[in-house]
Amino acid sequence: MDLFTEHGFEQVTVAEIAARAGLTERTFYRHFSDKREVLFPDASPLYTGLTDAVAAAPDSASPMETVAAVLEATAAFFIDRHEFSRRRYAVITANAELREREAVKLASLADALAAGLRERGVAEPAASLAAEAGIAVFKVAHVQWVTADDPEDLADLMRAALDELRTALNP
Amino acid sequence: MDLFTEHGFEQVTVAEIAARAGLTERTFYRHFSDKREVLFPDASPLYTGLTDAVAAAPDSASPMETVAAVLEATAAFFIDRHEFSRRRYAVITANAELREREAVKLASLADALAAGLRERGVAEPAASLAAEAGIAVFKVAHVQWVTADDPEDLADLMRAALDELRTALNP
DNA sequence: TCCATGATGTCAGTTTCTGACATCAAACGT
DNA sequence: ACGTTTGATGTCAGAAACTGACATCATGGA
Repeated sequence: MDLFTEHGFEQVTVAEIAARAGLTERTFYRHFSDKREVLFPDASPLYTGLTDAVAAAPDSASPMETVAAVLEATAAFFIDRHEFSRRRYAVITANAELREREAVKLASLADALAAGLRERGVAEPAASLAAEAGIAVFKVAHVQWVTADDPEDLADLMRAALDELRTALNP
Repeated sequence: MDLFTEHGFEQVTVAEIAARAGLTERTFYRHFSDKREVLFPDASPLYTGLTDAVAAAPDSASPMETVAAVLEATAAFFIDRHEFSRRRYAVITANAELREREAVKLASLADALAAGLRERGVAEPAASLAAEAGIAVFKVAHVQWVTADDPEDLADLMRAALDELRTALNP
């Protein structure tokens, strides 16, 4: 992260990253599938948290209520990482390859969410749409969270964004 | 496209693509910024179509009504390209790098849409949320369109998806 | 007819990423 | 305690993606 903040992502070679970590380039590739991936630390806790939250929602919950519950759980995941998220966001937005990677990560999060909803009996395309809407809310709130001078509560931002989306679609 | 359908995207080298086109590898890179880009032909008409549609919406139109109008215009853009879209979709979904590229393209479409809405006086985060919702609808409808055995009308699929999203958010 | 311009070719080099094999240390069974 | 197994790391060679610098060539205008 230090190397990237100082020189920018493209200017840093994998050999340099490895050297800074006291490792070999080859070893770097044993830990990360490619150079970009080093900025997307293991997301499996996020996925399991998401999947659990979908499953934990009461049977009576509508698709969007389920999504709202998932967003709450997701916000908790980020609570201790505000400073890290800020730096990471700065590096990522400054580089096209990284924005690409970020976009797929969010897309596969949406896929996982849609799969969870289908598991609950939500039919397509309702499941995908609810999931995409949820991720849209997440994206917007997350940007606000990392760019705001005064760090607000991520969960609050998500709730507000979800409300805003609701009224936009049914004025 | 022939090369990709037969051998898969990864197995085809840029040298092979260039040779098939009767060109040099270096010349390939003068036409496309990278190997993936060859599957994302010049999207500027799509962007200008989108921007025009946003601007053309009546002042009285709400953000989501504007988005709906944009989706109609976008559908028209794809009307003659069903077969091409099918092949392209098959190649892209089969490869991670290409799914990445597809994801950013859609994200930047969302950005353009949000910018257009802001131009109309829609505030943030409403503009981004409406734009993301619109792109979500597009994604879902587009998948249905290219995977359905019997090619339905893309505009119809989008309208249906938008309705579905509406009811999901306000049951 | 000459020349300016834009597109293409040639070539060398950097960087990312991968496969194959070697090495080393900690953990394990006896 | 000792040989072995296993997992992590190192070494090396090489393919493929990309880039910069310069040469060539065709086309159209002065």
